[in-house]
Amino acid sequence: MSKRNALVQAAKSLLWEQGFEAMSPKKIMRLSGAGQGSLYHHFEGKQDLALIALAEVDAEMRAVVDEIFDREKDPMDRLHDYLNASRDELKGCKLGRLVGEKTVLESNICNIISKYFTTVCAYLKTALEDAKASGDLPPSLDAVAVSKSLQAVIQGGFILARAAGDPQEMRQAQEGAWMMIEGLSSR
Amino acid sequence: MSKRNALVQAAKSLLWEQGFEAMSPKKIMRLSGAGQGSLYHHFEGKQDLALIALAEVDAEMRAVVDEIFDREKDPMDRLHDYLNASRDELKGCKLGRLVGEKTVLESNICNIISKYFTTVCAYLKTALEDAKASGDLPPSLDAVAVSKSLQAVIQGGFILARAAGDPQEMRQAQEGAWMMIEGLSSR
DNA sequence: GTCTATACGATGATAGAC
DNA sequence: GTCTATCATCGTATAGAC
Repeated sequence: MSKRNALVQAAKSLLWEQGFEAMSPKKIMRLSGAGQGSLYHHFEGKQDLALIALAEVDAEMRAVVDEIFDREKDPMDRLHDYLNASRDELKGCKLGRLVGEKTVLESNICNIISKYFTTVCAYLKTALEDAKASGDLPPSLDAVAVSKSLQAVIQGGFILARAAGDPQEMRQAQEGAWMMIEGLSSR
Repeated sequence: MSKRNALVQAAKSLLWEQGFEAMSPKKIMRLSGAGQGSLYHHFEGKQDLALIALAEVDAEMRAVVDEIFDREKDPMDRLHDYLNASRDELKGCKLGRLVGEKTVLESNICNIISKYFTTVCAYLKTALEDAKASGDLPPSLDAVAVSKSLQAVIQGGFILARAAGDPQEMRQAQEGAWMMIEGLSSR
């Protein structure tokens, strides 16, 4: 593996485990096995490296939701699969985790995150609308508002789980959301 | 105002605006108008000050939820008032915001946060159970799971709002959650 | 491309004068 | 109680050798 790639992989790992501000050049070097020379040869600096690492993370996460929200699938299955997808409860969302940091909000990193959120929300909205069209959910349901709620349940579930140090918190939040959706089902 | 109190107020503000790690002694001193001597005379260090500041924050937030979940109120009103409480969407929850930081999770600060979360969840669960008892919500509803979901919607709503830089994101998430609860209503 | 050496400000804290 | 040195360490980056 090239040093450049080793640096990117180390950055991905550290961004997830510790966040952007805590991802120091020193840690990146230790984890990647590369020296400072390599870091600043291949990248303009810490933020440049983070952007490239997060672009990879973004692509990986998009691949997952593309499959979950496959339009061939039953809309209720899409919603169920999103809510029940396996997640690393105590580590948090690889992207959402970062918006707590001031420096992230002020940088381009924030764009990657908000675009990803927008994509997932659109998928949820479509699934909800398809469910309404097929009679699985009541026509009165506001697909936009509910799509935001469902996405918020997942992001918030990570916070509850981390605060309690207990993955179960996320699972209960997921289940509760699914129960509400199912309860609304007009089937 | 005593220097000691000025330090605590400055810490409360910085913890909310910037988080624990970004709250440096230098910033605390500038904002409070106190010197380094005062800081280390009144407190053992940065973490000690943070704990005392957050104990105050905790008390203030508890006063708010104690009122929202007043058992004299109609259970559905309690749920509605919690979901629609006014919030500083872009700044985040004064406590929940902090669990993204590694140092916070490893410190006693985390206890304050998780205890607060537990309290709110218990209030939500009671409101849901009271609503079931009065026939406002179906008996089959899992009060524990749904209570986690509702709390997660709020915590996640902050994340969506911050990522988008738009308070509206939180409001939509709140509305969506309330619509789901209302939709389940057996009234 | 990769490394080591060096720089400079910020962080978090201590010492000691007033 | 409050202040101003002073300190060791870390974070972030540049320079220049190999």
